[in-house]
Amino acid sequence: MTRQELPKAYDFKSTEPRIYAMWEAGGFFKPWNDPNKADFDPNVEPFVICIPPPNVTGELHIGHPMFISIEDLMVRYHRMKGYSTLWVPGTDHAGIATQLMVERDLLKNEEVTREELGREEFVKRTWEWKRKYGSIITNQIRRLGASCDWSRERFTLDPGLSRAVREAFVRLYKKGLIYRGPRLINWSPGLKTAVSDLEVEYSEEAANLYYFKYMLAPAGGGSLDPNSYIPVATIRPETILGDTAVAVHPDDERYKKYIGKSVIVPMLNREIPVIADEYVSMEFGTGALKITPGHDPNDYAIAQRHNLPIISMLDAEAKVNENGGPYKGQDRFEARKNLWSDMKKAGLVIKSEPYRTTIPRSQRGGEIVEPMISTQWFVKIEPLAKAALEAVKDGRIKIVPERFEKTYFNWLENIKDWCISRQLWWGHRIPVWYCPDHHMTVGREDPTECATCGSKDIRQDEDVLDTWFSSGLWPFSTLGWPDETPDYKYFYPTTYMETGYDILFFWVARMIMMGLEFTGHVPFRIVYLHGLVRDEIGRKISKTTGNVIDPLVLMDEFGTDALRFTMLVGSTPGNDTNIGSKRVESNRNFANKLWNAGRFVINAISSLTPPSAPLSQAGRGDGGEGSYTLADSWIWARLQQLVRDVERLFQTFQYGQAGQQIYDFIWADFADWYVEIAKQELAEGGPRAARAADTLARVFDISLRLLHPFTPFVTEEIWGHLRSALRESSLKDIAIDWPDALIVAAWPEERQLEGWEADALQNFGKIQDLVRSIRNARAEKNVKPSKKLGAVFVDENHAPLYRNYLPMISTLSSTDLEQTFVYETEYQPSDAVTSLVAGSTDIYLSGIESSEEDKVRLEKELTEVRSHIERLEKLLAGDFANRAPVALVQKEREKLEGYRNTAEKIEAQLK
RNA sequence: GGCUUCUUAGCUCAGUUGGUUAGAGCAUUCGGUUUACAUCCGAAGGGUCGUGGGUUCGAGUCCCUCAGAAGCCACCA
Repeated sequence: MTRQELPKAYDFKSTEPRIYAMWEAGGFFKPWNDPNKADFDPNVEPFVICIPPPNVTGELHIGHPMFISIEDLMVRYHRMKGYSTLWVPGTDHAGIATQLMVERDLLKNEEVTREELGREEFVKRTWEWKRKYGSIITNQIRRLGASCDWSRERFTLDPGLSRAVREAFVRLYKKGLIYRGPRLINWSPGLKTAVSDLEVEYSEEAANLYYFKYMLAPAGGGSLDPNSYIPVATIRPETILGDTAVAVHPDDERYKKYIGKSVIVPMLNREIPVIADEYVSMEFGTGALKITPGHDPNDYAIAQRHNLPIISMLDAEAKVNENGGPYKGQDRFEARKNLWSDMKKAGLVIKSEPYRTTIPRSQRGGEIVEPMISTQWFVKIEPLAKAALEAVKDGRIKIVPERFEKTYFNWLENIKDWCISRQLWWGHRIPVWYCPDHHMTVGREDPTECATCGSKDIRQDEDVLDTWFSSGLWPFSTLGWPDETPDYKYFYPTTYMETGYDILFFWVARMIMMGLEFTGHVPFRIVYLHGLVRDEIGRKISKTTGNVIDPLVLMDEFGTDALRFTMLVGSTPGNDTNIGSKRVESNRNFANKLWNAGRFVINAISSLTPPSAPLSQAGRGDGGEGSYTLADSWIWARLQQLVRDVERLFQTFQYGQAGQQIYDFIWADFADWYVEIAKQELAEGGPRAARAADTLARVFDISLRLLHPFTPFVTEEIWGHLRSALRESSLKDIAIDWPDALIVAAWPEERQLEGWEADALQNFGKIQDLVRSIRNARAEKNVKPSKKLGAVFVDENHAPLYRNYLPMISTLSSTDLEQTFVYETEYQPSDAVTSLVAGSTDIYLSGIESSEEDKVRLEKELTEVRSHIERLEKLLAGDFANRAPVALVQKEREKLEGYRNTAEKIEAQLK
């Protein structure tokens, strides 16, 4: 393609799909060292990430671009560094979420419930749904540019992964770490399933605290004494139906006399004991606590201590069951209302008052979760947690940012057993079979008879496993475990785990526990946690707030690269990020800037005539024909500096900073300074043009490599054009060993700056000061751009100093300073009226009038300079001179000297 | 109740072994259609780095106090 064909604006819409298809077809997403192939080298170090699997029925939301951008950056960086890189993609069956979605869909389209459909048919339909919609999310992830190896895509319900789940369950069971039994669990009445502690969210809400009387049961069958009662307060009056005791503090003088006696449950007229337990707070409420062991965790604990009976008074839908007497069949809230009004009629009510309390709600449906006694499967978690704790404590796993290690420890140290059974149909069915005699058969293969009694009449457990049980195996189940596959042997343990801090407990901790338990290895070395994406003003993104940001819309409007760059830059690990379209837009502009810089470079290369003399390597310029200018040396040195900085920042996971620095380099240094200077050189033609084009090409190439992990599409596209242009030009040697695509091009190597590079940085800095001063003066003086100014450099005695700047200027180039920024350099004392002081630079401009404003400005400047002098004098007189590093002290001394000179000059001018 | 994070320019945020005059994007003002880019270029204004202390030659950065915001975990009915 020639340069004329490159459009003025970067067309991401047509470019992105084409580039992605090229990468995929080229096999660049696959590890180059494949353990399944003959030429495999086991000594090559792999770099492996497993994707946090999105829900198979999900669609792209703003959280996806965040983790895809970071992970793709990590993967692309390591791929370019030469690692055999594997990013395993896949999706999660997401039990509850998917089942709900399919149920809703069935109800809407066919007006049929899952119960009406039956389990087998429902699961069949869900698979159909998965086949139909499961590729939406993976295609959207492709659109984000994710360089995953799609040939290794996995789904948590795949046969292989299901086998892993079965293996894991059986091992834990045989080890005695899985048990089944009735326990108080969190029950979601709408979903009609148990959920784990983690799936319950607590929110502070307005409620009522109801005060009522527990009448004392008359001894020996006498009649009730209306003055003998224990006042009790509760938020959930309906639980009265399940009360089995009233507890008071043993030292409570008010109620001591009742301990051991009985009280009467309102409306049910059951007698229950009054017990003493130190758990009860004398200060709170009435100081007496009703005990509902069947529906409250604390009451349950007290009941266990006192051997109290446990009554369940709610059914699976949270309606009152047969234990609720007259309230049977009523919904829990209905029963609450009715019970209260009945008690009012019976004269048992004291009062009710508004009260704020924390309400447990289901993470999924949002409904109020009910603690209930239910027979469920649990993982005895302590031994696993202990190992997982150790792995982070001894550094086998490092969490970034480090502060989350504390959170992790805290959670694992206080962990409770994990309820893993769910009363759902979509998921891994629990691999346990029961015979009529209730013997359990647990096996890797589906059994045909009871292992204990041989009965052929066996039935599999109805429940499925918590989704997170299978996700916990993800880093190794995706690689073939429990089989010792080549992939598993080579790629496991994986390298990084990158995900949001919100699933540290749900997922990361469980992967660590299960990884250690089943494979004997940590599943990954580094856990990198990113923050949550919020809206422009920091609010949580939710449908109810109406602030949903659709990444697809942003990508349509500004391109994938712009969105990715926005995600990566300006965010720090573990901290939430606010995203608005403004930032994405400005990054779209950056992509376009890059594109146009590319067009300029390609143009420069293509219009080059062969040079008369060969070029030397980039290096210090001596001003001669075939060598490099100060500007060439400077941009090259700046680039080396950038490579070093980026490397350091990548090593310390500061991707945002790295991106920012690359951005600044490309826009401010390369485009705004170097390209402008190069224009002059290119216009000269001959060796100068060749030299400039050579620098443009080399610097731009390395810039693209550095930027590629951030904005893969646009960099790949331009780089391809650059390579073609170079290969057709007299500079073809530059691109001689470039590979077929930027995605597999070598990462720039960092090195120490050489002496000439440090000099170039310093000298060019002086030029920049100079030029900025001139621009500044022009702007302040409102000098028309067409008007040429004379510039003269003088010392304090107005002796021309131009000569002193000559070497610098001539190595910058013979043309750029004079032609681009200043037009004449003759000394014309009569015109030389404005002094510009910029650091150590003193120049006079001719052709503009001096004014009162100049005087004011100079005075202001003098005040500033004097304050610096004062500060530095004080500093150098103090302990600083003795204690601070010598180089630093020296630097400050030079600075002071500079300020003193400047002050003198300004003073002279003001006279 | 325990733990954590945040508070820097009008807005959104960077600022990682403590070391020049604290930066960016957006917004604002002024000036520019110089043939890579108006999705651009040049310039300017704008900050007691939440408060008060401490450590240090030196603090936006480290320690403590307080105030405000957010989050996680555990929760007294």
